[in-house]
Amino acid sequence: MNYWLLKSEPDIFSWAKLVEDGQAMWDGVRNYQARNNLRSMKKGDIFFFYHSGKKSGIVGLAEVIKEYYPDPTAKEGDWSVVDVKPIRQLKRIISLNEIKQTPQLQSMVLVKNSRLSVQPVAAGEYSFILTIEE
DNA sequence: GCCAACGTTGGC
DNA sequence: GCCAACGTTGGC
Repeated sequence: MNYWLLKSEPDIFSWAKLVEDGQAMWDGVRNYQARNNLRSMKKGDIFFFYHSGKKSGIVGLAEVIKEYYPDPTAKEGDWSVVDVKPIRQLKRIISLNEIKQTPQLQSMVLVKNSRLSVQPVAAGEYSFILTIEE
C-alpha cells in the first residue's frame, strides 16, 4: 500500500464533483514525472485530494479503484489515467500554508516541488496529517 | 495579475 | 548535447 497526493484545480475538477459523481477517471496528466507516478499507483492505494489555487490545501481522502490505462482524452503521446473514488472528506482543510509551517512535513514533495501534480506521500507523512486533522 | 520555478522545444 | 526561448503551473 502506497500513499499519494493528487492535485486538481477545483474549477476544473473539484472534490465536490468527485463525491457527486461517486467515481472519476483521473485524466489530463501531461507531465512525465506525474504520469510515471500515476502508473505506480495500485488498486487500493489511498491519496490526498488536493485543491490548488486560491484556497489550496488537502480536502479529502480517495482511493484508486482501477490501475492505469491509456488516457482517452490524449490526442497524441503516451499518457495514462487511473480511476478513483472518494473515501471521505477531511474534517477540515489542511492548507498548504499550514503544511509549510509544520516541521514534520517539510520533506513532503508538495513543499519541495509544488508543481508536480501526482506525487508520492510517505507513510509517516500520511499518518501525521491524519493526526492533525482533528 | 504577476512572476518564480520548472518543463519542453528547437536551433546550432 | 547544450542552452536560449518559450509555455505552463500555481503560489502569492
